[in-house]
Amino acid sequence: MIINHYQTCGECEFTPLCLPQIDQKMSHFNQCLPIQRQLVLKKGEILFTPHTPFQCLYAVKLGAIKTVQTESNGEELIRNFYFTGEIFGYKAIHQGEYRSTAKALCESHVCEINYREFLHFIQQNPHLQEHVMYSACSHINRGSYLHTKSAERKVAAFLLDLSNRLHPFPIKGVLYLPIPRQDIASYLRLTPETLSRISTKFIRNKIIAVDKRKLTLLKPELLQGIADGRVESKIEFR
Amino acid sequence: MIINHYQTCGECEFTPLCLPQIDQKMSHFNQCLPIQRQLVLKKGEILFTPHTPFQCLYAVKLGAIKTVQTESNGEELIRNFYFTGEIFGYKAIHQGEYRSTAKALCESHVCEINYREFLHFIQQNPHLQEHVMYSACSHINRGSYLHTKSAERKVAAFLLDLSNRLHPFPIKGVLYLPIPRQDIASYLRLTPETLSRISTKFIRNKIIAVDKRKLTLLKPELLQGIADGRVESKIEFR
DNA sequence: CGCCGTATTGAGCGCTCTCAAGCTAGGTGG
DNA sequence: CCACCTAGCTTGAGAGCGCTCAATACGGCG
Repeated sequence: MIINHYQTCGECEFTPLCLPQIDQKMSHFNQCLPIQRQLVLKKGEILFTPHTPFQCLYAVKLGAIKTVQTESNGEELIRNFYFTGEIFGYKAIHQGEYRSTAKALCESHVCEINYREFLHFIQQNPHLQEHVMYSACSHINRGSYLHTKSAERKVAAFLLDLSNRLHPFPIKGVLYLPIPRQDIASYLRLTPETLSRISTKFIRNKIIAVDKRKLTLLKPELLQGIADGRVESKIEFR
Repeated sequence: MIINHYQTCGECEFTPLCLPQIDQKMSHFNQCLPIQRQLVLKKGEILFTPHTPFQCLYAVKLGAIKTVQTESNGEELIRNFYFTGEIFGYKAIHQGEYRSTAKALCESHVCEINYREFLHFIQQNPHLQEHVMYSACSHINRGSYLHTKSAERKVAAFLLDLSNRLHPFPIKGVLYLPIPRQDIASYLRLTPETLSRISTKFIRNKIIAVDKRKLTLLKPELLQGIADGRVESKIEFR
């Protein structure tokens, strides 16, 4: 569903490009992004599919998007999650096409930014250009914790990653998971069973608390220690 | 060792920015990169260390560089390899500093490109700008095969990755490995023992041939099949 | 209440790690 | 020329972690 044309907002990584009044120091961002259109996706709706030629970057205005890639052996793997405020599609700049399927995890509002117009636009201001390079480079080595071997470290790192990226900012480490367990497991290259066992262990050790979709990080420092491999998650009682 | 100032060359990803005559279609790249200086590193010499403020991108003119990161638990992990023609340092644009140690795997020639000057330079030409975004985005999801669980798939994918990136282009799939086994193992998050066992298996199955540092890919298609998880590497005889 | 998809729990197996020993190549000194 | 040494690589046996497969529990919805 298309809401309108060329609307701008202040709700993504490019905010200073849209809302110069937010920060005096950002006052050089005095123009608005050439947003082609804003989309509203229902849960499960698809934004793009593999082998579609690259044309647009996308900004998540509100909601959560997952990208899924089907391996040549048929396996379906989650490649990435994108939450409110985040930009995605950079990888397709290099590849010339999208290689994954982008699907909404919940009702989501997404801005479609035409890359050609976008390039033209940012050329008008050196600071914009620098900002965009900065944003693009922030995607290098995203989720590098997936390289870790230990399932516990991966889960701990993922939870911390989530708490940093999920908006609105978690009050006392409280998050509402927009992602089903299966997708988290797939993203972390674990089985749902292993993920479940580790959550249970974290809960028993009072590191996190879980109530359906509501997740509370009770001891973020300890979680960081586990993620870094500095701390053993110890207790294995029942 | 500093060779000279503001020299340019045609031996990296930014080649068309330096050598417009290579391709008529690239004739808009009519200026030269503001290279601060060219360095020659002996084997084992260090280019930068963690916590150094970001200032420069680096282009490998010739040779091979590894980046090593010390985890907070003391473990030393290889983060990346960079070969002839490749650019590195993009990640530090976002982080504001280098987070790893860059070390030469063999005698290497490296161009140090001042990022401030570089930004200023590319602003003069929209096509350069696009090219640089393209280059930066090519680094997103580099080495995504590290996410794989199977050691065999990782090794197969790594060998193919190498054969695509090692210059001069391999004749009939022949490469000269500039990387010690231990570093390969660390990069792949495997032990040297596991890597060794898998190489042996590949050799027994006549998928590759190894003579010290000389590596021949005998069946690249099969290797691709293993990397993709489509093929079992079968035979386990002795 | 019954149904179905999602999540959890349990038992056994397999892959990769650990630790230890053996091997090879290259360098050194007698 | 050869014994010796060292570092890097390979090989072997046993242990542990995460996977597989199966059963059970939960939760939303008609």
